[in-house]
Amino acid sequence: MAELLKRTHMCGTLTAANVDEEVVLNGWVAKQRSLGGLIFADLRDKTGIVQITFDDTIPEEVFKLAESLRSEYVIGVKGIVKERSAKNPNLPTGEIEVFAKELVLYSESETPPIYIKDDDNVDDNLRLKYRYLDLRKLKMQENLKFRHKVTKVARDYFDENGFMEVETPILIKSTPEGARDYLVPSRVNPGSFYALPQSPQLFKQLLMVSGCDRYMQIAKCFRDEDLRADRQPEFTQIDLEMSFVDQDDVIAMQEGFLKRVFKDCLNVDIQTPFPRIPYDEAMERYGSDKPDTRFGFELKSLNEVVKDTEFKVFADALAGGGDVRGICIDGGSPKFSRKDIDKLTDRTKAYGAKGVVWLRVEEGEYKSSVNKFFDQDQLAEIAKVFDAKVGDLILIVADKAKVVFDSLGFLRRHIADLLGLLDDTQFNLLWVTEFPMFEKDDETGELKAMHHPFTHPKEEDIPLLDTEPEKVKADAYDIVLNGVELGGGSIRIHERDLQAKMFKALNLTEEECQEKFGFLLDAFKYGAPPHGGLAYGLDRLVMLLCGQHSIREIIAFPKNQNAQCMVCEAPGTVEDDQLEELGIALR
RNA sequence: GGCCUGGUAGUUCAGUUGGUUAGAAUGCCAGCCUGUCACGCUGGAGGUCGACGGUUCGAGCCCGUUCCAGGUCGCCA
Repeated sequence: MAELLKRTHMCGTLTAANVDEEVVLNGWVAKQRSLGGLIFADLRDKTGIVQITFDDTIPEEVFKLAESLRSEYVIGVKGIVKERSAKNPNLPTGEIEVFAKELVLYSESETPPIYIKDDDNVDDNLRLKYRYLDLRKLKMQENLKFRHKVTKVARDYFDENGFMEVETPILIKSTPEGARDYLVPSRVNPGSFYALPQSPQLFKQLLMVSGCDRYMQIAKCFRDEDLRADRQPEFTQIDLEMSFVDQDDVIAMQEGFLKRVFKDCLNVDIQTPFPRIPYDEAMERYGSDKPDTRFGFELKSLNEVVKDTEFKVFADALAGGGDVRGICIDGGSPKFSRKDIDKLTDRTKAYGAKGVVWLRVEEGEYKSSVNKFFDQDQLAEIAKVFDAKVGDLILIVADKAKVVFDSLGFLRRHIADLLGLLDDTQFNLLWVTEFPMFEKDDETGELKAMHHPFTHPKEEDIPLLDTEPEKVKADAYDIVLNGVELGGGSIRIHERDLQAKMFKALNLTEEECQEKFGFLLDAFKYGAPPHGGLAYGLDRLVMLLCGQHSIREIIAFPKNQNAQCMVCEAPGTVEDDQLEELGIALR
């Protein structure tokens, strides 16, 4: 093996203060530029790039070796730091360069299949296959460093506040609720399966029963569902639980944490307390339970204004118990052609909308797609709901409530994006509170828990559990940043009689409850403290702080859209012997 | 499972109405070059146009099937 030159400095850290020092650097050749009698090589490590210079004052064999350098060769260099005659203001180390005296080639590199350059634009699968090359990019190194910083701040902050990190098991019991489980066969117990946890929920509640008082964990979680830009089958939560607290205590603790993260990681001061918006209000105003409040375009109800209309689409929606709502795009009329609006309408079809009615406020006139059904006075009334002025564009959807909210919620954000109103450097944090306890299953029509069945109902709504459960609100809260759900949590039920009521409302028999959650219910027999907590999607948090638009950018080895690891090619087939041992037969 | 977008050189892309030997940039290789930093100059190599089938005198282009990738809806208590 070539002699190892013992490193004295990192490439990106050298400055004019190091001039005349002898340094030893190790790293990868980002670029070699030979001018004949003078050779430059950009040397890269995780801290950055510095220019190495080889001239004719060095031994011929060293110069020859420098001539042979190619991209991604791994080398060691000993040399003297000099102030540059030609400075490069685009490079952090551009004030200086290192005049090489010695050069060691540790390993050569084939021509890499992707460029190691921050602003490249390579096919995602290629990046994932050669992730170890992709991660050489300084931007990716920064992202990983940032992620490390966030988890370190989390551990420090929660440690300072009396939390203890406890590991919970990865091999647990499958429960059919919620997302699909990843299953792991048990060799020792043939025919039985473990599940990988979707979250440490039940175990962290057991820790509260254990008297642990305050728990935190950077926890890997697994869900076997389809992937998205912000969804991976294995992801990481910052998981938290506290005893003897109410909702305000949990929220205050988390606001302190987020304030600290923004300060320590981004040097951004965020104001606390964050706004709190009840779920119903979030839906009414933004058509979403994770509203992006960086821009306006709030939803308004037109039910009152159009209640006597003969326009069939509106009349049918209202007659069916649905809604007519709209948003007003300030100054949007000249920016969206008829064709643009058709395209937007098309996109809303994914959310179930059958159409979008538009209304343009023009000088002395209202133009709309429903001019046949509404006279100018009626259109003026609609415009008045939005305080619309000349140049504004109003978009209206009429359907059942869910479709209206989903469609307008999408349009609102999509149009803001098209208009360039989404500023990655602005951070609007808010709490969505007072979630409904239950939601109706579309297929069965049965009630199911919106959060999970251990969520505490709001104290004043408890009597409604027996009579009108669909009206019960929960002590549940989501933390939302710029339209992304960063995390969520709730106060949990610790009273056995209340838990029984909950299960009854969910139509679960005692046997079913015992089968599914018996160990938790048993634990609650022996003294459970009032408790509550929250879990953050760490990946999403880091993604937003880094200004990225996919969590793949901040996970070292993410899966592709088919949930495959392109690096190790998982999932893969296994030997027949392995299946035999597990007692598993494939169809 | 549905919808949208895409698949052409190592990489990123262009490719007109279906018509000669499929182009550009970059990367790669060779030579020249002492202040470059996206170095420059000269020359060169590099293609199963995702795959299969069809229409046609002729297909990168049209049709069908299929595979792959990304986004998205469903799904994600």
